[in-house]
Amino acid sequence: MAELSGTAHLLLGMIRVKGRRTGYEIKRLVELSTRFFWAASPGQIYPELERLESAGLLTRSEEPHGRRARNVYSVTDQGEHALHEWLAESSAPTFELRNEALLKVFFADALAAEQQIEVVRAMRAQHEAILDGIRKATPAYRPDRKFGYITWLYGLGMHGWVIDWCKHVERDLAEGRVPLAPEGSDSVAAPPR
Amino acid sequence: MAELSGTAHLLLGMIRVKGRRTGYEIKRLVELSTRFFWAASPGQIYPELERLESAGLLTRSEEPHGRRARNVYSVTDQGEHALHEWLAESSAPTFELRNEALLKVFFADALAAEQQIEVVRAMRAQHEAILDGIRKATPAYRPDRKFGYITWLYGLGMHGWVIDWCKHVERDLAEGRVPLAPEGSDSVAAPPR
DNA sequence: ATACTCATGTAAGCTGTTACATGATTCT
DNA sequence: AGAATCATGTAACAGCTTACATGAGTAT
Repeated sequence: MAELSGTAHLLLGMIRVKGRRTGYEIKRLVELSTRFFWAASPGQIYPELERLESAGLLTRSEEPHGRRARNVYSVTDQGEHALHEWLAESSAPTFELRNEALLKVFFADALAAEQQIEVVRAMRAQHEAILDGIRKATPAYRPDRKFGYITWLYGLGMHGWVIDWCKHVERDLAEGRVPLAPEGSDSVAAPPR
Repeated sequence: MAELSGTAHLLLGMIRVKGRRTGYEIKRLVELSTRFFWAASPGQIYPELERLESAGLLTRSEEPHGRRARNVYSVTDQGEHALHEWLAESSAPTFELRNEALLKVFFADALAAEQQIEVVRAMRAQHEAILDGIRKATPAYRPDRKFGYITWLYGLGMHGWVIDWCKHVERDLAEGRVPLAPEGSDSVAAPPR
C-alpha cells in the first residue's frame, strides 16, 4: 500500500478521534484546532477522503439531508491499523516553518533604528492575532480528549512565549541595550521571565 | 512589476546584508541561518536569481575560477528599493507551520498510556535535534549584523521552550497528573519555569 | 588516485492554495 | 425575501523538493 500523505493521517486521526464525520465537518474542525500546526483546505480534503475510501481505510455512508448530498465517513479496522502504525512510527516527522515576519527581523540591519523596532512590533502583532484565534477555539474539556486540550495549551504557551520575546527585544532596542548579551549571559536565550 | 515571491525577498535580503554572493554561497548561508524559519533549495535559488536579474533587482557578474563558471550577484538600487518596501510593508506576512510530531500528540488519545508518552518524547527529540543544529550555526557576532544574532537567539529560545514544555508534559503524564490544570491555573500555558 | 567541495542548472512530480461552480437548507 | 450556512467538488496554478546531470578545482 502506497505511503499515506500527511493530510491522509490528519483525516484518519480526526475521524477516529471525533467520530464519524462529513468532509465539511472535518474542514471546520481543522479550522478550529489543527490549523495552527497542520492546515488543510477543502481542495485537499475531499479528494483525499475519496482516496482513503478506495484504499479501504475509510467507509462512506450516503446520508443526504433532504435532497442535499451528504457523505459521512468512518474509520475501518484497516484505517485504525494504519493510524496506529503512523502514530508509533519513529521516522523523522516533518517539521516546517515559514515565518516571513521573522525573516524581516533577520534582515532588519538594513533599516534605520525606528523601522527596526517596527518590524519586531509587526511580528508581535501577528502572534497576538494568532493567539487570539487559538484562545477563541477553546476546546470542550473531556477526559477522552486530553490531548486535544494539551495541544491547545501548547498553542497558547508557545505563541505567548514569542510575544514575550518580541516585547523583550522591543524594550532592549528602544533602550539601545542591544547586542542583547552576546558574551555568554542568557538574558535573552532563556525564555523572558 | 509583478509581486515578488518570499524566496525572492530572501535572496535580495541575503545579498544585501551579506554582500555580493554566488548562488552556491547563498545556498550555504540559508542552510546555516534562515533554514530554520525560511528554507530554500537550489532548485529554487538558481532560477529565482535569474528572474531577479532580468527584473533588474540584481546584477550578475561572471567571475569564473579557472574554467569553472561562477556568477556573483549584487543588489541594484532598484533591488534595494524593493527590499525596503517589503520590509516596511504591513500586509499580513505568511506564517505557516507544519508540525507532524504535534499532530501525533493531538491524536494521542487513540493510544495506550505508555505510547502516549512515547509520542511526546519523540516530539522532544526532534526539537532537541533542531536546537543542536541551531547551536552549531553560531553566528559571528558583528555590530552590523545584530539581527542575525537576535534571530539566532530566537531559535535557541523558542526550541528550548518547546523542549521544556515536552518535559513538563512527559512528567505530568508519567505521574498521572494530567488534565494539566484545566480550571484556569497557568501551570502549563505559561512557559515552564 | 580519490574523494570532497565548489558551482550551476534542469525536469518530474508532489502538495497545497485560490477561485470557481453548484445547489440545498436553515435562519432572520 | 435574502443571507448565512451546509455540502461537495473541480481546475488552474504556485511553490517547493528530489533527483538527476555535469563538470572543475582542491585537499588527502
